[in-house]
Amino acid sequence: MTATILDRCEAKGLRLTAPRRLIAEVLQAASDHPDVETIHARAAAKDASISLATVYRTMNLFEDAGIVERREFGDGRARWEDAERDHHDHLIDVQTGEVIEFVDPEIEALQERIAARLGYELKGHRLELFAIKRK
Amino acid sequence: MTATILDRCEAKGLRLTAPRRLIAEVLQAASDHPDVETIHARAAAKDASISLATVYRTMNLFEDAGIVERREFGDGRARWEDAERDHHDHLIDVQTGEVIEFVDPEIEALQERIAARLGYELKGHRLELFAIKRK
DNA sequence: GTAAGTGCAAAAATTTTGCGAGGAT
DNA sequence: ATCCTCGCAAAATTTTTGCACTTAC
Repeated sequence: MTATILDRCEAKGLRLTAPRRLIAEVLQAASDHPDVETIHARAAAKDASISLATVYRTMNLFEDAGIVERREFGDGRARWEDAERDHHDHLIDVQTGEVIEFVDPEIEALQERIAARLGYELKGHRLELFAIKRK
Repeated sequence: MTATILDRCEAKGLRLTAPRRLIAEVLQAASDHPDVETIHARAAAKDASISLATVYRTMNLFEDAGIVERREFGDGRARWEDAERDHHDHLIDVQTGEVIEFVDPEIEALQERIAARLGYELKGHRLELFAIKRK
C-alpha cells in the first residue's frame, strides 16, 4: 500500500545511483531514528566505498523531496525517519518513560486550520504529549 | 508574579557574575527565540568584553537549572527561551526560519481528550507546526 | 554525450574545553 | 583564601563544499 522509499525516489524523478539505492534500503529497513553516522555505518556494511558526504547529500535530497523527515532530539545531530511512516505523534508517560504512538485525524485537521488562520500552508508537524497514567 | 530570570538564578544559588547578569537581562528582554550568536551580540552591545564561550557555558548552566529551554528548529543551531513564560506553541516558517508563537484553546482541549482516550492525564505538550507562507 | 552524482579532503559552522588570570562569596 | 568563572584560543563535532572522476539517462 505505502510506496517504498525507492518507489518514491523514482516517482520524484531522482537518479537511482548505487549509493542512493543503498541508503534507501537502509532507511526502509530502519525502525528507529538513525543519525547520519549510523546510516553511513549500516550502508557501509554492504558497500564500504560509500562516503559520509554522499549520505549527507542524499539525506538533504530526500528531505527536499519529502521522502524523509529530519528530527532534532537536542543532542546536536540530525536524525531521520521515513516521512510516510511518520504519520504518528507521541505520548510520553513521564513516570515510566513509555512512548505510545497515536494518530488523530481531528488534530491533523485542526492543525491545518490553525496554520491557515496564521496565513501558512502546513508542511509537517511534531506533537509530543507528556502525561501520566490515570488511576 | 513570575520570578525574573535573575531571581531564579539567585534562588538556584548560582553565582551572580557580571556576564550572567547581562545574559539574564538579555533573555528577560527577549520576545523571540535567540540563538547563542544573537544572545552574544545583544550582550556585547552593552559590554563588548563578554565572550561567546561564556554565553555557551551560561546557556548550558541555565538549562540545567531549568531556567531556560533549548529549542531545535532544524537549522542546526540551538535557540533559547525563558522556561517560565506562558505556554505557547510554535509555527516555524521552513523557508525563512521565522518562528511564530500561537495559543489555541481548541487544540489544548483536543489534546486533553486524546490523552484521556489513551488512559492518560495530560501534564504538558510540545507542538511545532512546520509551514510555508501562503501566496 | 551530457548533465548530474560520487569520493576525497578541505572548509565551514556550531559547540566544547584547557588554561592561566581574575572575581564572588 | 578558596573555589568558581572568565576570556582566549585551540579542539571537537557536525555538516557543507570544491574538485576531478564516474555514472545514469
